[in-house]
Amino acid sequence: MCFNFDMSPESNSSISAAEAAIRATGSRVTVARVRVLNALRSAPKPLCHRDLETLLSNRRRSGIDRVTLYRVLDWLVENGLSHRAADARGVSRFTAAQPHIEHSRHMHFRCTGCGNVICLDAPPPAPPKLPKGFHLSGMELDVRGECQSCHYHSRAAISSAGLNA
Amino acid sequence: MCFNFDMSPESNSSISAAEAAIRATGSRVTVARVRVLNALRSAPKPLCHRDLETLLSNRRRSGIDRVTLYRVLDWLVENGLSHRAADARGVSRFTAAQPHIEHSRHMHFRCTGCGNVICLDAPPPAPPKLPKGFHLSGMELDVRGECQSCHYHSRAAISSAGLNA
DNA sequence: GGCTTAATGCAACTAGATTGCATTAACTCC
DNA sequence: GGAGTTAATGCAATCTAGTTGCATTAAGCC
Repeated sequence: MCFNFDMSPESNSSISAAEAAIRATGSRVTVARVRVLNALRSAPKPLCHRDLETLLSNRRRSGIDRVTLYRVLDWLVENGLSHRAADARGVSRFTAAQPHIEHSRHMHFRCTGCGNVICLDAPPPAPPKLPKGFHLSGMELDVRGECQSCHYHSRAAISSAGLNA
Repeated sequence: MCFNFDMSPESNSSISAAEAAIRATGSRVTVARVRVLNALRSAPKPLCHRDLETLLSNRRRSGIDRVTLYRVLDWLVENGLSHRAADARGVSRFTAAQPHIEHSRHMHFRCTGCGNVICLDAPPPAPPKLPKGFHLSGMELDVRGECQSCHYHSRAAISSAGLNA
């Protein structure tokens, strides 16, 4: 289960920007790549595969095949157009690699109640010192807990259960 | 695929220590719980579900059911006898919550080559500042890359491929 | 417009993890 | 020590994320 959010339909301007970015890689510009990259660029938060599947099968448009979506996401990451981060449950979340929405430069908080992912105003921790000969390829910090609303509701549930007991 | 390591058979002294720890929770002391906790306490590194399944089905002893293992691990974590950490691939790794092997007090490095998990001599990063009303429940840092031996081998492979090309 | 082949869509599959339910075995009481 | 209660277990089925193989489609080139 991933989080949901309302999103305006893909706008033409960002579609063409996404198209240009894809064309710049030298690979083929396909409907699937453009739509996925556009969705990532329009999203206010990192999206998981499921989010994108739901998002892109919305409304009258025909959806993108699950496997194609996986492959497009892999391709975007490989070509530097997207970043991938896995949360503690191991689900990959993707963000567009745009300078103005640079999700890799700050941390994310995942609410265990509603599943929402919130951008934190803090840089990721410095990489630790590794033993000699070891090479760092990546680092992911998963910060989780309850957001304001979920914490409020779970506290309310606990106190009402306490009254009934 | 998880890493492998040789481990001596469960010793009687640690079995009874594990048993006491389980009894102290007030819940039932079962063979499965004792064996799993003992395996975690004897392990030099965090173990994944698969490691434990292999480990506990070894030799003449009858194995523990996959589902039971999942439930026992959940129970151990719930009761503070074990810690859970998921790597970037989403596989949960478990460690015994013992003062002398306190894996939650330092970070782990996961080799993407051989899958080994190595304890790093560094404390986990300080928790980030959260927005008002948010509550932190947990934090996991996944540090990955190549260990000395895998880095050596992958470099050797690259350079030999380069010579043949 | 035709050709080439990268990209797609479909079906099948794998691994980690979960759920439902009947059975087993810890623990309690006598 | 034996019977009763019910938590814990074992089994089958299921779910979710992700992958692989292969035939078909369509992007880009001539």
